[in-house]
Amino acid sequence: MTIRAAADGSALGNPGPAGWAWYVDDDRWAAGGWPRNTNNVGELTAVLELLRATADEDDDLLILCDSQYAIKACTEWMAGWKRKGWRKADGKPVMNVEIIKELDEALQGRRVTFEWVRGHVGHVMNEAADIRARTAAEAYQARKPVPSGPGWPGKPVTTVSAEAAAAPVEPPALF
Amino acid sequence: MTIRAAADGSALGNPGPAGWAWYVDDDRWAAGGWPRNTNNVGELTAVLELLRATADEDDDLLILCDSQYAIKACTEWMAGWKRKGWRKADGKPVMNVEIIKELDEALQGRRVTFEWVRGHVGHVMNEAADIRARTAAEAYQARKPVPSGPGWPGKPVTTVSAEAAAAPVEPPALF
RNA sequence: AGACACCUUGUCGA
DNA sequence: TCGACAAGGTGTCT
Repeated sequence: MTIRAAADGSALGNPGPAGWAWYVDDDRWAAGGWPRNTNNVGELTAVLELLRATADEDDDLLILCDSQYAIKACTEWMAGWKRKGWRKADGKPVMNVEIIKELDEALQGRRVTFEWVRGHVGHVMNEAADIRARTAAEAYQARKPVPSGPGWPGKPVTTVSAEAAAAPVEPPALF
Repeated sequence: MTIRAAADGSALGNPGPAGWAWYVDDDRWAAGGWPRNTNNVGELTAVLELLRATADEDDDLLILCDSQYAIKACTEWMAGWKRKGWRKADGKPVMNVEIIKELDEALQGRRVTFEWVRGHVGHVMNEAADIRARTAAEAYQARKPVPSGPGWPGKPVTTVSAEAAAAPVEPPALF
């Protein structure tokens, strides 16, 4: 079997309140975010969290993603960056290098395929991830609890989301 | 009086459909291009066409330009290239040497100053030249008539632009 | 190795 | 319509 999952990020104002999400089905998804971050960190983190959530599975993993930046970072550019000391073509340092190194590690030994899906064309799974990432960003913007999702069966939710979920919930207004 | 003018070039895809433009004010500007050329030929040609358009004027000429290549070709490198038989520092032939020789000739006896302006910072005259050069390149890409501009008062428009303007215009579809 | 310019692609938004 | 976040490349010179 192949696990088919969508990953997406969101950043209101970019940079601004930001979110990430991965989605397999309504029973298997996760989301999180930050008070302020970039769209691309959201995109990378969505992929990274998906890889970690499925790290114990034996199945192949197909990642649907609308960010060529995230896809090519993992599939095309990573090798060259490592070889050249995490420098890009113009000699300047690669951005978001910490997350990218974690992605490199998380990809080791995995059978992962990326499929680019164009954004905003009504792709069902991409939209499911998109709305959850945006909802997370909006929750951070409003300083409200973040719907972090069920996660993967038998796996604890991620650190970031767990912290957010553990945050005290605003009590309902009495009357 | 000093004539203050901006010169700029554009090349879609570089090399690709390309344009040049110079701009003094909305009543004095010109543009042209080619189906395929380089960004640097566009930059050089913009300066050359400006020099030719203003060749009969007695005023000083201040050329605003964002290309250090074009500026230094005219002000720093030209003398050494001539002396060494149009060879670069590495001994190889200077590129675009025909245009550069025409620039050398057009600069003889002129009081010309170049001022470098950084691109994309909202400099008004640079942007006016930039948009006209890009519009010319886009016209060549779309095989549509090129807006060649009014030119300099009393001066015929340049050869390239005149040819483009003389090209048969697509007649409106008669339904 | 450096500089300037020209772009190409995708996303995130206002 | 506009900008930010990210990457890739070519055109040219010193």
